[in-house]
Amino acid sequence: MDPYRPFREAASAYAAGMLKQLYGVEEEPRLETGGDIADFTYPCFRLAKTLRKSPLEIASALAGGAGSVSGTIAVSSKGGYLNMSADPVKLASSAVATANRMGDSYGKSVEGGGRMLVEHTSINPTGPMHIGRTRNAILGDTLTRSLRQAGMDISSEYYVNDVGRQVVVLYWGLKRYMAGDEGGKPDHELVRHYIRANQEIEKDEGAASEIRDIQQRLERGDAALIAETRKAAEMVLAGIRESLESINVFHDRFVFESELIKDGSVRRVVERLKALPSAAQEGGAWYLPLDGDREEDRFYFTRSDGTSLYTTRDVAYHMDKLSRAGRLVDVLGEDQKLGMKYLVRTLEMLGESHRIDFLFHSFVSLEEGKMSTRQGVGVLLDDVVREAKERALREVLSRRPELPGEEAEAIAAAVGIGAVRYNIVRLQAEKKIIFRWEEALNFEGSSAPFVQYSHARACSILSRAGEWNCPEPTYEEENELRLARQIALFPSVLRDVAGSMAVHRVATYAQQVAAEFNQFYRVVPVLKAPESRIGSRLALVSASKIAIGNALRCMGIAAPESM
RNA sequence: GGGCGUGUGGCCUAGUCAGGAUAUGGCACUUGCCUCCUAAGCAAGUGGUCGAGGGUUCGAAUCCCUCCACGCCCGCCA
Repeated sequence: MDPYRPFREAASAYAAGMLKQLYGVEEEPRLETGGDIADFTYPCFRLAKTLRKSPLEIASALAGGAGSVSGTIAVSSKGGYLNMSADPVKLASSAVATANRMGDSYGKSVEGGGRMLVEHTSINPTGPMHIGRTRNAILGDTLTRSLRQAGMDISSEYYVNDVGRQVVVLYWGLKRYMAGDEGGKPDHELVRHYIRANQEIEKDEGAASEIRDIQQRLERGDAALIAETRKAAEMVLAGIRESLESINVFHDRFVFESELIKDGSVRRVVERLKALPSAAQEGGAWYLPLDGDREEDRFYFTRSDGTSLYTTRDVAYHMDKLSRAGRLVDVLGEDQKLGMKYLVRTLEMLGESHRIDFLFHSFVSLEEGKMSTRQGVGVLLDDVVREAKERALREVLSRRPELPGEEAEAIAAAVGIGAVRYNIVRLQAEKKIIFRWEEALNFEGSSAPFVQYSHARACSILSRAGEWNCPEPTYEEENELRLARQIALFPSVLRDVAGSMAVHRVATYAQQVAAEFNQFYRVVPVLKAPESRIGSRLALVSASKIAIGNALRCMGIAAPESM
């Protein structure tokens, strides 16, 4: 249910009708959003050229005289624009009623569309997550939550690499250096052996060849060995999952790469690729020429020893995913772009119909440079979370020293984790991020606590109000109308995210509703309003709480009732 | 060398896909506002050649070209 929809349709119908009636122009007018000036606007400049009339004249004629009202939309013209706005009073009533009726599900406005599958995080389980990898998880989890809120049938997956070279190195390192159960969080503990193994392999050719040998045995389907490397991967993965859950990132399913080898699907894909007319060999290694015959555009899908490569196995995984969902989204670092181009091209050559969207993101770096699990360089997610919670707790205690410890800690967790997630998700995925503690732990201005605070304020009013009921809310004040209009925008924001994968827009939106609510809160009394206005205003506060709370939940950020 | 991406006040950033009406917020800085539903807030102010230069257009942060800076990729690694 999108409160804007009937108004958008009315505006479109009005513009189309007037265009036809006055100028005989038959077109579906593409309406733009007019910012603060109008909800929908039709610029008349293009038409001015073909009609050889002034745009001002046309706009004014289309408006049929300034200030005319056509049913549910207000029509006017200015400077060559035909401006149409949803009657703000009607829109406000409708938006507030819709939000209150739908509650947690407010935001839903799409039906059907089939099953959808988002793959995200999927980091190699060789060590603890650093804040760079976390960006992927936050984007993917926010996307999943947002599309689900929009009404789509979506589930999320983590593709666990448990047979690739890096995990083999981990396995090799654990076997060699691990002394029984060492306690501690497994990802933090075991990564030491992984780092040490990498150093050893670099200087010892014998070790390097052991690694290659293990990889070959895995590929041949050595069940016992697969079970062992998988176990190594799972140990580290347990720690990673703990970290993910600490920031509210969840996956519906974990798919292990080794399963695709065991069930033969990798082998079948290799056979199908070899059978393609353009498949060729170079020194025993198979490849597909993807862009003419240039050597740099060859997609090698086997090594000369016959073993498959990462992208080959990823083709098998994508075919598996496509058998389970009509639409896929992959959330990946920008370094994967070329590989994914090969993957998509390969699926096409195999005649696999697909619908895959990619959400690529740039990296998070430190002021001193790149992060690397292998070299043990980077800011770890667990450290960021701990620091965020600690700092948030100090803030909570300084503001509300009387609060019981448990409650203070719960608020601090919501604020701290929210701040971390928000500061990553608020940025366009294409922008590189330089991690700075003071930004990641920002609690004011454009931040999670800002949004959470407005939610808590709304909750505070509602809890003081007690029982109330307002079947037909009405609004007239500027602040009320602006706030209600912002609430009405939520479903279209989610549809936009579903179409563009631009998850940062959820954050931008949350910031905007919260800002609007804070202004309303200062200027417009609710509980001390005139008797006749209290019901409508409580309904507006309640609708605000719903819109803000749902937006926060889309970002995996808790919406505390009190702060 | 080739490809992909990014460049918006001192700093971070929205807007770029679908060109349009005074370029969005925040941080920092200056100044007001807590006998009033939580000041993690609100109001006001200082600060901009939208990387540079061409072009298209009635109109360009937005589209096209050239250049510059930065990130990423160009493995029989993942």
